[in-house]
Amino acid sequence: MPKARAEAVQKTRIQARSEEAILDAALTVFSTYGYRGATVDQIAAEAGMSKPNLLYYFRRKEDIYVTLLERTLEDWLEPLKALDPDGEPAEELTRYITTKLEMSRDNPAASRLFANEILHGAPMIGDFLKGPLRRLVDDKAAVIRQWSELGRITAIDPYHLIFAIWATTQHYADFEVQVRAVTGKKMSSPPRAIRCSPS
Amino acid sequence: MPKARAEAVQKTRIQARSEEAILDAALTVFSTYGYRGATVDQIAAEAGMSKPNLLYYFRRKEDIYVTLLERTLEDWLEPLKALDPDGEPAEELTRYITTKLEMSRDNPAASRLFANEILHGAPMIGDFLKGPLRRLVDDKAAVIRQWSELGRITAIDPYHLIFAIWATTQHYADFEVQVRAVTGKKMSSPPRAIRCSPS
DNA sequence: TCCGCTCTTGACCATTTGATCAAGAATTAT
DNA sequence: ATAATTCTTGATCAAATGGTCAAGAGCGGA
Repeated sequence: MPKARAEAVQKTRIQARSEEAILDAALTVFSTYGYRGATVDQIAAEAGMSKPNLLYYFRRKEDIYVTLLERTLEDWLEPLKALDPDGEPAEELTRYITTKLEMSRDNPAASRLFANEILHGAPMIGDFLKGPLRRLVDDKAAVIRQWSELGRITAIDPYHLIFAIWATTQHYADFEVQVRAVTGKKMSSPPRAIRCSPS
Repeated sequence: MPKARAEAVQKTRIQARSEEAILDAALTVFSTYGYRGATVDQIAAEAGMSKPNLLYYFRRKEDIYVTLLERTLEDWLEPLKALDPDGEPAEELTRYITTKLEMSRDNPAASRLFANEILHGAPMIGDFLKGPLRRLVDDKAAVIRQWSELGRITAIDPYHLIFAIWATTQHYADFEVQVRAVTGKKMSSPPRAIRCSPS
């Protein structure tokens, strides 16, 4: 057993490479089949190693999953964090929406990974949702409400606005097969951001 | 083995009751744990019968799942079918959005069942998406485009409008735990429909 | 070079789980 | 009533799957 994991000492080149390969493979497999549907064998095969070898780096299937989620959670919140209270509302919201849409387009697997986790009741990241995520959303909702009260944007419930943005942007990643089936092809042009006209 | 299944003869009272109980239980279990995550034992327990007894009515786990999906698919499309080309656009769209929202609120389990199926690539209802669903959407998209061209509503891509409606309405069912975690409680008031101002 | 540590894997184990079967209980038709 | 049919379940099976182990291969520092 490598010291690295237990004592957080420096990692071997091989360790770094293997863990990366495993997490890459895990993202592909978990996002496609869900936590329960994915098998360790599948992930190992996708990562190009034997199952015992994979389990040498991550003792349990759950460890891979949790590590994967944690690794991506922070990135996922970055765009919302960047919403600037002192910026121009329309500009800020447009940038947020655009960034989210690009992330869904460029990394649909990550989007589906989260979608699946939440759809199943967020058994692993429930605390994260109720803690850090909630605080962040409360914070940014206050910003949007402020904008509303100052008449800089249409009066709108900030939480529902955020939900609407999440829903629409992630839809193209999470329900890609449906979008593809209905349109007959992969969406080339992302939808224009929903425009909020002054009330 | 009952003749009913093979020969589509009239069903026994017991058959009807049992199948109903199974499908009810299956909706609960499948929508919570997904197809792979749900076990036949769980469904049988939830339906109040033994596993072999359940398998007497549905030979395979997959049969329960498919039957369940088929049973709900039609209902799910009803609101979109009702979109009337000759009606008042704002009224028609509002009614459609409201109905979808109510369905998500009243039957979140069904919403999650579909979400899970599609998230995982629609292995069972792929043909339905590419066939009946696509035709219906094409049809109604044409209606919306017509409204656009006549200047009765803002110029907007009909497909993306439909996707936006699907995404936002289902969001409250599919991602309920997230909504709950962020707002700290169950949403009491559904969001107001997105208003499209004339361009 | 040589020794210790890391890495890798075939074989194996225990549990879960979808599915079967035979035998008995309940129901229905005559 | 009684025979035929339908319904129900305990016991059981085979496959899949998460996880272990021991033994060997590979690598790096002295």
